[in-house]
Amino acid sequence: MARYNFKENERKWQEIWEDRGCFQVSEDKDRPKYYVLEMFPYPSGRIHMGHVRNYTLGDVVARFKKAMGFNVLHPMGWDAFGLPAENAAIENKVPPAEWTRENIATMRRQLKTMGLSYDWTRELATCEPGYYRHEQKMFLDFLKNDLVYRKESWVNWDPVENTVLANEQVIDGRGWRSGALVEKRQLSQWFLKITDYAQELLEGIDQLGRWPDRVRLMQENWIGRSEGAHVHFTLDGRDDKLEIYTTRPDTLFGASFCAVAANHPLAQELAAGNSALTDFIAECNRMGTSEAAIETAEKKGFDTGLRAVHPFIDGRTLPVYVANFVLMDYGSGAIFGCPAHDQRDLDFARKYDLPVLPVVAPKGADAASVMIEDEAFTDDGLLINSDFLDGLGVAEAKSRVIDRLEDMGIGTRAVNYRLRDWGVSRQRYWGCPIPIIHCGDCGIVPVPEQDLPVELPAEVDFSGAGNPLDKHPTWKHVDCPKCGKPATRETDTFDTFFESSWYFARFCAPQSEQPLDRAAVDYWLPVDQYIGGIEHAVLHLLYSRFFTRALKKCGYLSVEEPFAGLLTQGMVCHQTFKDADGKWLFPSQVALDGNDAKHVETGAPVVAGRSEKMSKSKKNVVDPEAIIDAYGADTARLFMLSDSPPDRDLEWTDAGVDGAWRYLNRLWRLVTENTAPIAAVDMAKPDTIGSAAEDVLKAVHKTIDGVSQDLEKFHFNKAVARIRELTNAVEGLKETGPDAEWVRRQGLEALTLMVAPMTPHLAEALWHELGHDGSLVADTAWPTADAAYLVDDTVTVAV
RNA sequence: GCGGGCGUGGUGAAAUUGGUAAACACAAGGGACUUAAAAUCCCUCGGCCUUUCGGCCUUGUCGGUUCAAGUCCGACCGCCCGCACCA
Repeated sequence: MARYNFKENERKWQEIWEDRGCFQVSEDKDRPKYYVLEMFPYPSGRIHMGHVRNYTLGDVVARFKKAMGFNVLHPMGWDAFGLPAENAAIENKVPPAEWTRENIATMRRQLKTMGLSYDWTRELATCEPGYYRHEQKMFLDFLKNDLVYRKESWVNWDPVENTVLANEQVIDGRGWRSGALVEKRQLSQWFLKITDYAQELLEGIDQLGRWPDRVRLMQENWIGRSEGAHVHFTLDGRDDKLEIYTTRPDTLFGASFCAVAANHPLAQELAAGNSALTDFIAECNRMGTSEAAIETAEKKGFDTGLRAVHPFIDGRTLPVYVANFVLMDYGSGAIFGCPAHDQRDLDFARKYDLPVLPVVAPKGADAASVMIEDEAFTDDGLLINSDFLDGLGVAEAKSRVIDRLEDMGIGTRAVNYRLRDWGVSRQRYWGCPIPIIHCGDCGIVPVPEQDLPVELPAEVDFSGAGNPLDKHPTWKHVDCPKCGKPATRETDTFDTFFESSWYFARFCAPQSEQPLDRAAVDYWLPVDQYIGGIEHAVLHLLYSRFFTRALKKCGYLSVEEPFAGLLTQGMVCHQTFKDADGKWLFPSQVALDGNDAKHVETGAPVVAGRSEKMSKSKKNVVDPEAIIDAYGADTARLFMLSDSPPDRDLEWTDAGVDGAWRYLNRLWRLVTENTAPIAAVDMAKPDTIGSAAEDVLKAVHKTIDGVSQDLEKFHFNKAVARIRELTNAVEGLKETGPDAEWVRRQGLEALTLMVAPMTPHLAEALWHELGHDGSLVADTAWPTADAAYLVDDTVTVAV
């Protein structure tokens, strides 16, 4: 029985696409553009199934849109800076650049076997000076446009590795690699003013109609807008005031203390002559930031002895504490505590025996009977014990009290955001050098544009701790561009999220001498459809949204939102296996027989565990290259699309792969075994069509209609199901005669064109078998459904 | 704690705005072909009752709205995800 030769065909059609430059594009004002982009990979070494899923999804969209007549930009590149390259350098003594470039070569070769419709002429790697020099220029522009500043800030410091760690790299209060307890340290860092755009970024979310609600909500929460008031408390016996931030100014009459953060200037000042307070502040700074540490940490405070004067109650003063639960970088780093209506304040008040006065009563409750025990009352209610606020609801009381504070000149309405400015300095070698020179006389001096790029030195020493750039014998020593005296380069590099914040724009004109080619970005941006993992829901996707606005401010482009549509794909999962000693086993080491799992070689019993995201550590991985080798790219692609919707997790099973492979062969046989009698490409439509054939013809057009809609909505699994149904229908058409043959041909051509976005190599082979010698499916328009065949003769009505 | 999502056969799933639940597959069982196997093809495949015809039940649980509920509303149970001392 004829089998589809995937090896020969996949190679053949990939070469033809490449030779003809099928997927190379340029700006074309006469055609609608469509920019589809998958999140570019970090070149870790080899592609994994997550990549296969991501790029398959993108390729289906790209090929479908191309067939629909769009001018499709579909590029690929490499997010090439990052920590693993440095680890490899330390472990294997390979320079990061070399390691990275080798990985890129391997992964490019692997990706090319997938038959993806990329315009490879646009490929870029962020670790190349040709890319990051533009990033350095952008940073200088950000500096000019007041989007960057340098400040001392508290960072996660790993004392063993001598470097800053990102929050994500701190796991349960310890360095993710060294396991050392992470300390808080103050360090001079570069920051991008993302908070300037907090409101814009928040409002922009509403425009992102083609983003998943989940991601929009996560960004909204991350930005974390809150409305409240700043209140200035007079400090008894001092001239300065204590500014606090509150979202509950309505509860001011229930205030029983004030508290400031350990790093609040007031605390620092008072600690100068007070060793007990100094010790307390140190203790606060040592406190872990992990979830567990925060959950179990007791609310602790240190009475400074200062007393704050209550703004409304004559003669009432409030003790001012330094407290471990007050954060310096939110609001003003100081609060007033109203124990009756805030749980933390209540815990604190119970510990230090402070008054608990209820000022909000549940609606309908008798004011005199309101008692606070262990739980603060935080719901809406009516104000009590609050002078001019008594009887008001919470919302109205807030407004009324702020009006009064403003009249008195001691408070203002205020909006606060949880979002912090983006610290971009990293004490790392394998990143983009920050183009700054530190001069003893001139201070901070930007590297002049004509001196860009500041290139990373190739020869570096990775032995010992700390940043190799800092230890390099010559690299950092330069003359000050301003005064000419000996000075030093900034040895920090950018956070690697910097590169991924603008690569989508660089793809529009990757060879341009300018960072961005204005005509190209104006034509292609925004990205019409972006596809990637949900893990970037906040960081990368928020940074990119900010970056785009910053680039607009600097005159580089005119859009504000980089990604008009977003599809977040689910994870690729696989069952896990362990041997009797509890060691993880690769699926390829396990033989399954029903529910019985055994080791392939030893026959020893194997414990089958739950299905989880494929990960190297649990060994539940299947190598894409092995699958492509054994079944071909089309099989892998079809399987990825068949059973699960793209945003849901996908369970990788051998049986499912077999099923996809069987389908390809079925379609191959259906076409090749039918081509002889229906080979004429220009066969004319017969005048009469028998009823069996007509049913199939209707199915053809209904399928075209349904699949088109499914692909438009990314319901790939449904599209596959429809295509299989039509395959069954065409296969079931046993009639002969010109009408049946004509309909059969309609069916086979439609099937060929409709499977093309999913299994493009097979589609080209089928197209060729059907007699289309001169044309490629890749250049052929999507079939159109004839409305005449979409209506049923009978309609079923349920009563 | 706060916010969000999900729950349908043995499995992945489908069911357009409320309108024949389980399409399309996977797995399983049976059969055909074969010396045998692979491949392929055919049949069965949510549960209960029934020889057949057919009947009754079934979308986590309980209740509600409706001529009609997997879908809408309320409560509960379970699982998953995000954020978290944010004043």
